[in-house]
Amino acid sequence: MSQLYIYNTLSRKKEAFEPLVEGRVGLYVCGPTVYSNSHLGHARPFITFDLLYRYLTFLGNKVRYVRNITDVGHLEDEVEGVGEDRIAKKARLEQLEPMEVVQKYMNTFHRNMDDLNVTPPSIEPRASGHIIEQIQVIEGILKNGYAYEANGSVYFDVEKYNNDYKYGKLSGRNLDDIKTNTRKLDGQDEKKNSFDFALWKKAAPEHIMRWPSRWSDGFPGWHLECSAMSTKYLGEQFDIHGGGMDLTFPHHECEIAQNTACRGTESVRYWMHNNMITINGQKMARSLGNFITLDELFTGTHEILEQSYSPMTIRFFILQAHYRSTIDFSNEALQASEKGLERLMSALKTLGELVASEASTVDIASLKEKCFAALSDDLNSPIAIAHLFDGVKMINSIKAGTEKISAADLEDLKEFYKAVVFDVLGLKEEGETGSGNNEVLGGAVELLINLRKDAKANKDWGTADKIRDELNAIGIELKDTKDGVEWSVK
RNA sequence: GGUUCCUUGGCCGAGUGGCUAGGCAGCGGUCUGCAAAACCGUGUACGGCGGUUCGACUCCGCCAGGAACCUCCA
Repeated sequence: MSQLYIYNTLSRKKEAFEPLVEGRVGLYVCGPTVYSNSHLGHARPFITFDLLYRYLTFLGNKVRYVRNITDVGHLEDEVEGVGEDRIAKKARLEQLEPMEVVQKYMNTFHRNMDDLNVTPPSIEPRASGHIIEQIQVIEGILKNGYAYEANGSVYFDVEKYNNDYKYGKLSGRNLDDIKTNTRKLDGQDEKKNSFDFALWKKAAPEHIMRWPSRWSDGFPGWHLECSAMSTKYLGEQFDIHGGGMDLTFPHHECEIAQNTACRGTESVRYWMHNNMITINGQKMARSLGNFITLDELFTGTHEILEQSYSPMTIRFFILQAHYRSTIDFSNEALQASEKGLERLMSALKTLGELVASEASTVDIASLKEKCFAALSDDLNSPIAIAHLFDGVKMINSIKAGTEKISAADLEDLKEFYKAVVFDVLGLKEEGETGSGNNEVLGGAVELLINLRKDAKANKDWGTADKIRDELNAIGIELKDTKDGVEWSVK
């Protein structure tokens, strides 16, 4: 199998991927902040890194995949003193316990991920369950002199850190630029510099989520959880850290700074970032209010949706673009994906029915090689899918008799499609098919097909068409092929 | 304002210094009672202006338009 190359944000280049320990990969991905329903934009990183997880596994690696749940410490507004914990704010609005809010949206998130056939991570740690670990990181940073306490809060001393290490290496900034471009905000008197970030925040009296510490009753800064939890579960150095591009700065930059300030070494070897999903050319974001939730997509209940889109259509839509490119949402694009996916899936069914010949006129080895080469080239799923469609044409041609395939090649092709479509791309069958498990429905449809057959034999086209059209109206599609009638539930 | 990036045919979306991306839609044909599906064939392209080069959609510069980050964000 070809060598895997991945684009490393740190070097801004594609690099050959070599895990720290051969055959084992440590992968950390920033998970959701569970304070409202997940939208289409959120689906992208989890599908992207699910593809990575699946492909690494397929290549024979044992992958420990850690994806956190942010359930504390994530400020609504960075304006200090005014900032309010997102979870706590939502809790007040909905009159729920903070952990009730967390549970509610975490459940929805898990259901959505399950619908999208996203593999659950090996470990899904929650920030609120790792306060002690986070405090330990703060102690380490304080001990090394890269943080200071002010008024019960602890801040990271970016300037001091930058003198010894380089702050901004991931996002390609330098501190001088940040200095001249950072807005001056009120209520930051505690900080030495406006670009310093909180490691521990003293909680205001009305703040519900709070933990004791030697500095104050308070809560940890947002950037800290990923540092603490990735170290705990993957070690002081690990292979891949992923997340959305919008997290590059400041979140991931701060994570690097925290780890380096605490231990003197960096922890992540490959940083990977997926691009955004846009709508009308603009990033889909909760704060911009231009989002469509996954549940709305699945049910078609958002006003700009012309129809509902199944989870696999969404997954396929996302996989049809490279993860580092933006994808623009539109009904037209989603409909194209839906049809394309249908074509791919029906070819898979056809593949199962192919009959082998003496020798092949098709080149399976080359198809496989090109497809895996694409996946190994920084997860180029759109190219891999393009090759899969070349294979669809091949499969249909074999069925039509214009191409032939040997028994050995046929087995090879079946195995290949199963591996790539189901195991690596993570697509799955949706809906019933004629050969499905609903025997009652199947029997009824067979009965109607036979009635229609009789009508056709009598050249009673009116009855024949009526059966076909009315079945179609209730969602059952008939196709007359030369081998007989095929039917499927749409 | 700073940093980074993008601009591909009707739509989505890859990629490359010279060789068909792919999907959806369209068109012509085969098949069919009709339709659908399938098969065969087929058109349309690289924002603008310069430069480098034997040759640029691909490299460089300028311009125009757009985006992301710089504050929470997947």
